[in-house]
Amino acid sequence: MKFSAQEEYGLRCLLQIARRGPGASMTIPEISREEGLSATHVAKLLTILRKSGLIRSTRGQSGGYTLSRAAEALPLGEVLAILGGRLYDGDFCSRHAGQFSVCTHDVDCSVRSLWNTIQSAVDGALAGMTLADLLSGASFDRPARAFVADLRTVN
Amino acid sequence: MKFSAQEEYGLRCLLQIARRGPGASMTIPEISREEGLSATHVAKLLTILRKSGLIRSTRGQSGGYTLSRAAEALPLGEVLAILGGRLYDGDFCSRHAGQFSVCTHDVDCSVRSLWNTIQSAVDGALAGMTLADLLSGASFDRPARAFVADLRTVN
DNA sequence: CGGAATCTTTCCTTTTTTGTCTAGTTTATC
DNA sequence: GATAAACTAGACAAAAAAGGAAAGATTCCG
Repeated sequence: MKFSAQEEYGLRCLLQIARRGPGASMTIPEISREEGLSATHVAKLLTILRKSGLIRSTRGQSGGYTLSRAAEALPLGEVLAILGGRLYDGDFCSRHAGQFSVCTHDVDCSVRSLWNTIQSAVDGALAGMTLADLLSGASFDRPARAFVADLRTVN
Repeated sequence: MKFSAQEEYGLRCLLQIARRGPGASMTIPEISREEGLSATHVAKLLTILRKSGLIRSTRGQSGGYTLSRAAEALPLGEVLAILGGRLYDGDFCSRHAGQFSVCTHDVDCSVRSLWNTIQSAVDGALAGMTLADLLSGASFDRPARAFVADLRTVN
């Protein structure tokens, strides 16, 4: 269970654009300088973000990239799903069937339900979070934990 | 963010051994048949599990693998860390420094704190779970999701 | 002892993921 | 228009992960 490089660098690029403020734009060379990534690498990442609709591009000499929605309207769960996919998706079992055509554990699969549990935990932690939450500079190591803790006490 | 093949198949193999009951052992060919994986593939996975101390091996004709502790004493968090590593560990930043020697965001890194939040959510979901919980056949898709939903309604 | 069944180790091939390169296309500015 | 600065697209190369093969080591059992 790892974060992919694409998630790490893609999110950083998106964040650079967002930091410019609402409506502002940023070019590939600028992002490249800020993040210490090659321009071609940044270009590839931005292409993914653009094709998925998170950012918009303008061509030409005064071109660049801008967020297609306000940072407050970009859910982090969506951003991460685009950059790195879901932990556990519908195809997962068919990709892990071994030599059989259908996974041996097709019914009553305890591993699958574990993956679901973990996926739900991640979804829960991400629920309501947007790109704007990463801009404030506030670290939220604590909140997420506290959130879970609070719920506990209520029950 | 994906589960690795090693996590999926390694956990399944471990589970096969555990299903035999306390102290019982299982051979590579047996696991291979049950899971539909090649014997060499199973052998490689079991070697990882053995070197990490989760299982013990006996060589020779009546050999095989047994759990080195009772299933109740094998925390799933530990098992997954061995098979797939941690989502966010101490080396993470140094592996993603781009062309710089130190990550540009070394101080005040909002991305890093997001990764920490997600890691904590996973740790929280896994807390207290052991291999035995996967044996009972009880699915726990529901608890985690319902848990989050309940908390929401309270707030 | 000798053979069969088992685990162990090392190396190799294939596939996926990462990242680079190069040749375009578009647009502002002079 | 010509040039420069920008984005775009697709093929390519390098690295990591996944999986396979083969030869060796250990133990049981007749």
